[in-house]
Amino acid sequence: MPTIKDVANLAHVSVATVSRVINNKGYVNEETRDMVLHAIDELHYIPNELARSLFKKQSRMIGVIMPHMTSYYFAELLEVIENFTIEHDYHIMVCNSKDDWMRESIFLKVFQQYNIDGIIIISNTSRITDYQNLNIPIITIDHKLSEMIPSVSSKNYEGGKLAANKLAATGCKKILHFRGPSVLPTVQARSRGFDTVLNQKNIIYQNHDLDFKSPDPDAIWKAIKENPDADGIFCDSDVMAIHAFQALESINRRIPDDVEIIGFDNIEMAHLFSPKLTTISQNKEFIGRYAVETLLDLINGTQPKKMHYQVDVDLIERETTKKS
Amino acid sequence: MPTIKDVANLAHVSVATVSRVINNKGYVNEETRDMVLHAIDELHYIPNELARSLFKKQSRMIGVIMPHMTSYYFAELLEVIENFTIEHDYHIMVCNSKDDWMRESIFLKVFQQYNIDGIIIISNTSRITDYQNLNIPIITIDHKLSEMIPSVSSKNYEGGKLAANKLAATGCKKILHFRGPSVLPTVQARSRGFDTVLNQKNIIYQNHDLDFKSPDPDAIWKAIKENPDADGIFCDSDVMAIHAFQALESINRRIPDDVEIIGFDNIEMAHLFSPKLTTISQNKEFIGRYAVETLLDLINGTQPKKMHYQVDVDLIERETTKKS
DNA sequence: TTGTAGGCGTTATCAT
DNA sequence: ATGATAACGCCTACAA
Repeated sequence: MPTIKDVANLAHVSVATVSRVINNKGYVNEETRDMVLHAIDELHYIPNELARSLFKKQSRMIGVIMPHMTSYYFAELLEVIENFTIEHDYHIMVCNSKDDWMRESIFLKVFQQYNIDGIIIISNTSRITDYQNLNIPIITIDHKLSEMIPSVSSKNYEGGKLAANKLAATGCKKILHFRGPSVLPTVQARSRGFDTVLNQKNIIYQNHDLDFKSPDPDAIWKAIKENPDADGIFCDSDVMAIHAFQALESINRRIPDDVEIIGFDNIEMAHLFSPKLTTISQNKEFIGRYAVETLLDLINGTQPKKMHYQVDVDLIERETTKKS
Repeated sequence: MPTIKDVANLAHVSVATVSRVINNKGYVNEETRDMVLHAIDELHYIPNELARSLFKKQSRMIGVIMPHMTSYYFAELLEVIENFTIEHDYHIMVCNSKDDWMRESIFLKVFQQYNIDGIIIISNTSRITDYQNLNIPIITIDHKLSEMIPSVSSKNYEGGKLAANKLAATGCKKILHFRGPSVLPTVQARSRGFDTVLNQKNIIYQNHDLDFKSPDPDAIWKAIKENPDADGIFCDSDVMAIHAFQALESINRRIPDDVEIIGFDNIEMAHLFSPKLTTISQNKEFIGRYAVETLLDLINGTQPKKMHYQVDVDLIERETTKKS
């Protein structure tokens, strides 16, 4: 690997001059610039980012912590994040926390070691401990770490309301809500929205807590069999909805005539099924972009206008609900 | 951020001594070690990895290039890769090539800039150009870049044979093969295995090329409708299989009685459908681990025993094929 | 307009 | 057993 010194030698100038041309900074004669450029070209010189980072105390790297990478929602988020970081000439170091805060805090250390410029945390667990005395900008997706740390997430409360209103409008009398772990703020928000509407309208409902990563199919089957009079189902993820689907089919209940289903996320698979799944869509594209751009602003010293941004969700009506 | 110098000052020793204790290298008195450790603790000192990397010319970072991140197969691969790199105290910089070799070659430059220690490339396009004069160890997944660059992939040829044999054994007379782009080596291998068996047994088959990332549903529907006599379907991905599924259902063909289906990959969703999908399973866990460990060997100077490792595939018989 | 030199935080080679 | 000190590759006052 050629260094800036090699270039300087070949171009018969000092390293300072070379540095000026590669950074387009300070005065430099057109002719000498050409010579330098020529030398750079000839040697296939690429500036060493580590040396640069060491000096500038910033690395053009963004750390990303995710609870896992194999669920579609997270994978798409990651894709969007990578997209926009690259666009701004940043790169991402990706870490899988597995929802384990021990791992998380190790990653935080690693990020410091590498002079990471900013951190995006997608997480469920919300431990505030280590984040406080970390002087690296952070933005979180899908949960609030503290009032002081900016976040972005879907309007989960609205999502819950949207689903409840739809189900109510089509005449459901008894609804099953298969939700995520109720300790999660996102789940709580959805539930609150959902319950509020249903209580208002005096519609009966039941909540069942399930794991997001791999919801237990048996629990879903059991709940469905035990409630043959249920005529509406709301799931906190599309994957849960697919499970509900299978259970319903196995006992010959027609969808949406006997039972309606609404999912959450709008993953790609959602419209591969037949009947196609009605679902609450999360705008992952927007969330990812907002996270990256806000973080970059933070890195450059400008505070976000909104500390906790809430992104609109949409009810995507497909074939598992009746027309209202 | 405290530096090694701060620690040295606080412990009343030289930076050299501090360096010795944090690296467990060279002689250092027990008492002074304690003092240093104490100082480290008090200052919450973490060694700066960039400075280290600069000196050692290695960064403990692995670069990962993937064609995209939202398909389940790739996402799971990434998860496994992250898992094992972390286990060996390495970290990953992830880049999305979008199957674009221009982007790929930019990433290669970036990797050099960061003194990345090794590269894992999951890719379809195989351009050898830039890789040659790159003196960073590389391993590729799912395709051979050149004879000299180690790779790992599934036994795609065997996978094709497995599917063909199963379909033949259950009495299929006319088979549709929905495959990936036939320019891809993986697809070619599967086709060769598949065709070989079928030709031998004089079974009729048709190939249809589709995109992996988002296979055109209409093409699948069209092929299925135009071939009402087809009684077997082999798909190069489970997602394609799901599409075939829907098409078949829409024209009231029973699975597996009228038509059998075999997919490829064994993604998590594959057993969420009913009937559950029979498929050729790729051992992503093994592939990912092998890639990481072989790359680490390469980094440490030991050549792999096998230049191009082929991983076993399995036929997972579920409900979309008849018992044979 | 250009060059000199010190420093970013570590490690490793010398002496001592 | 410990301490100076010269790298690693780059950037930026400051001087010229």
